[in-house]
Amino acid sequence: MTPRPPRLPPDEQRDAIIDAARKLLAEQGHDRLRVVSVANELGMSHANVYRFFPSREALMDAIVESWLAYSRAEVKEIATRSEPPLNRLRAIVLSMHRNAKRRFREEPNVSELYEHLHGRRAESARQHIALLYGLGRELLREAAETGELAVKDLDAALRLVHAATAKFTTPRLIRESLDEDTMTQLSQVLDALLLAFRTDPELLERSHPDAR
Amino acid sequence: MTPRPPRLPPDEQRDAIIDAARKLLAEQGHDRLRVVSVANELGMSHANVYRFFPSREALMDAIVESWLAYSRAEVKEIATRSEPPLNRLRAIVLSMHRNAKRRFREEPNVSELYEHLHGRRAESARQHIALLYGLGRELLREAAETGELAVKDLDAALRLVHAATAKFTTPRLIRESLDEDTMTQLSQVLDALLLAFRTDPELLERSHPDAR
DNA sequence: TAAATAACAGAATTCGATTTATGTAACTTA
DNA sequence: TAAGTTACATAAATCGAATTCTGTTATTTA
Repeated sequence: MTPRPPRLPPDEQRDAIIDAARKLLAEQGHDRLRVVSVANELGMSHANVYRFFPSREALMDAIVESWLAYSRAEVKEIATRSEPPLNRLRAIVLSMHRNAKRRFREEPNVSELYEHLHGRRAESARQHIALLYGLGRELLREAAETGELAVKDLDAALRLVHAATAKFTTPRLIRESLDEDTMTQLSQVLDALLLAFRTDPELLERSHPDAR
Repeated sequence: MTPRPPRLPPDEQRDAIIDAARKLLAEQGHDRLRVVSVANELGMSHANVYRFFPSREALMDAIVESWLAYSRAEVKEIATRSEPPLNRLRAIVLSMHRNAKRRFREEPNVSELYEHLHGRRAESARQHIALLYGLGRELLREAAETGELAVKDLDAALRLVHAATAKFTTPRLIRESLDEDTMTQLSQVLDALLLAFRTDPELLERSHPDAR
């Protein structure tokens, strides 16, 4: 009998499972990741993993979730700086993109998992996007209060930022443009949008005839 | 023996093959499309199909190619209107998007094939995009000549339009937004970009520090 | 002699049998 | 009695054999 390792408190055990899963993920890719393998890695039965995660999908979601924490921290720091709100909004979008790109380079398998979950609208991805939207809404509100904006419909403005930056936030498109200078492109797209927000009060009023 | 149908001239036969393939494609999807089935449909041997198309891929490319002809015609018509060049540019991008969306609704299987070929950078898709780029370049040049533009680097401007409209030109993203009013969104994105092109001479001069 | 086919090799796909994995529930142990 | 395992049913992935398909070449037909 091998001596059993000391029992860990639940949270640490949960984290240990995530770490083991992350390690296997980095080696094998998400479609090769097996709950059984994660359990073996830790010397436990796979049934025990299910005491911490309701499903394999939930475990994968947790990996991505923990992995996005760093980006979230940076974004929140930017949000609280003492700069004009539109500058912070700009900095946040750029930061998200820079981090996404870095992750694609450094941890391609985790990035592919994120891409996969994003496509399936998993909780981690949904939450990640919701955070951005929330911060964006708040910053636009601040900007509107200080009179920086010519446009009135802040939700429409936010949707427009989202639409125009799809190339820089959609996992697959990020992956395809790793070699381009997308930071400059994104920066210029944001400049154009913010300029229009500041100077064209009619921008969001014109809706196109054949809407569909 | 069934009486053999009268022999067609080469071009018409080529078209007949494309039509038959298109019909099967609509029924079964591109991954189920078999060269043998197309030949059977026309009562010929599959080897004969290869007298007109060097490969299955080339046949699929030809389907998409013929299918894009309508959009191209409309775009070219817009390009020759007697309107300011930037208006025509705007109208062209909108027209492309409207047609793409309509096709996704009306012929989902052909659209999926286009999506597939687009991902593989096939000739039909490459050409389609090249056309847009060419027209865009020409229209920006005209606009620059009549002094409508504040920016100087026309290729950079074009790249920016391409980047900011990715959501409206990437097949998968179009498919995912069939229910949204993307015509209005696209229209507004273009307004913002063109406004910036017209009024901010520095827009394309600022490159972002960490380019990558 | 141009148009078409039959015949073929190698690639890709399908199919059914087998194995492996997921998720649950009953059971064991410290 | 909470932490963990064994045992199990169902779902999913894997594998090898058989089939079908692609693309080429030699042959036939009008």
